[in-house]
Amino acid sequence: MRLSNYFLPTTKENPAEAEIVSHRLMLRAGMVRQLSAGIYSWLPLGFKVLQKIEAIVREEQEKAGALAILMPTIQPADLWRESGRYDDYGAEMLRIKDRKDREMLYGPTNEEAVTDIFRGTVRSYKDLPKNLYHVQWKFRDEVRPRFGVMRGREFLMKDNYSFDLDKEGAIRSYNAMFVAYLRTFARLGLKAIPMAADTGPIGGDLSHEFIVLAETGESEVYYHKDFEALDPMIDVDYTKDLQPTIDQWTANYAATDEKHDANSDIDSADLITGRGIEVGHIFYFGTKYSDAMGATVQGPNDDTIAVEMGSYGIGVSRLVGAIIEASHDDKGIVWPESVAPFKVGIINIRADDDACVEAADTLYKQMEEAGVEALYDDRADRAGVKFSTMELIGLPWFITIGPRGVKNNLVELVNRKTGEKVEVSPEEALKRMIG
RNA sequence: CGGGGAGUGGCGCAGCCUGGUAGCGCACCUGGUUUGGGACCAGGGGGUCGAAGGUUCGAAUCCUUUCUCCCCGACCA
Repeated sequence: MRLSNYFLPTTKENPAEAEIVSHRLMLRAGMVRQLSAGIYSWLPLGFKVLQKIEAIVREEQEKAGALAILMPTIQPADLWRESGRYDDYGAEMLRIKDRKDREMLYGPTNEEAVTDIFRGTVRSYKDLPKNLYHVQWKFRDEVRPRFGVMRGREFLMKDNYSFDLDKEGAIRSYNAMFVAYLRTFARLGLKAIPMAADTGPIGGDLSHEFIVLAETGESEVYYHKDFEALDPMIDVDYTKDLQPTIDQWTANYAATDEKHDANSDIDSADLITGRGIEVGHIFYFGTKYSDAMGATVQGPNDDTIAVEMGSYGIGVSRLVGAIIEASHDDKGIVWPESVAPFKVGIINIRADDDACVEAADTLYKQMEEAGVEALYDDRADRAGVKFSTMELIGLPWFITIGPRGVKNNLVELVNRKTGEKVEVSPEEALKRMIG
């Protein structure tokens, strides 16, 4: 993409309303624009990152056996009356009426909707287990939206729902999602620690939240140092029993500040105190909804069995902020390669120099042909402006092309994260970006 | 929901106390000079000062009402 054709409204100054670093950087890098409290438009750069995160989340869901569907954002109130949550959910649920005065709502989550799909379609225990996921916009009318997309009112969430015949099956489904989440966050370049959690309004008796470690995180967390040694990028076979892996990941102490037990028997030498952001939450809640809503299957002995359910959520839009919180420096964002909006930036330092323009144009064209996502700063601005822009938007690599190097067929390849610079030929730079 | 703060060109702010019809920096447009870390000079465009009502000869400024946004706390992907 040529920057002259792109839409990248960056700013030099910090917007007054943005307090935390990810919010500031997202606004400054032209990723999002606020429309109302907790409601954001996604501009090209931000949307690209959002889609990359979503793609990784989807890939890991599919690997774990979840099937993609898409449920509506608007749901009828009556459905929520069946589960009893229409009254329980409170003011956080956005309630609306249609033209016929029917009570509707903008979905804050989808247990009811998915249970309705299930009960209307699945009759036999032979069709179990099933695990359905979607990535959909949610609305929760938070009392106090803040931190940009980290706590928006409208937000993009991957949520899925498992249906099993019995508790053993449900726990297998739960474990699969547990591992899928570890892998997902690892692929996003994050260190996420699963912590035993309250089940809250969703209900149930087995639940973990996944907390991403970030110095600027919202809540204080306490965890055993052995978590640092565990590799979340588990080479998993979902047909096998995952319980040993789960046991390994839940053996050590980990708690958020509200659940932290200062008197726990963990050796203080092993306890690490850090800060974190909740990016995922998984629940097993048994037959709470299947009982209330009549989601049953016929069992092998002609009996009617309420299905065992679990639900699993990842805050996709929140992850954009969380990744920035976990990965930035004083110059701007430092994207992990897996979610970077472009892999490499190409800076032509002298847009008025024919040799530089030709070298930059050629390299850019070769990148495009090789399928390397490159953002080519072909603007007429001075070098400093271009460096600052690249550093702000945080592409993993950038290549500078200027008159000094062009004479000797050299370009400068810079690693955003380490700051390491090497002078190489354009061919070598291209090769490294492909590799 | 309790407590605090703020609304003035796209962004950051001053002006308000002490009413006289809006200013600065950045950004933007035109021309020129520049060009390896956010250039310089000259010229220019853009704001009914959140909204409504009131006081006054006159309101960004004073009064009333209202809306919105932000921050801290209790709750949530």
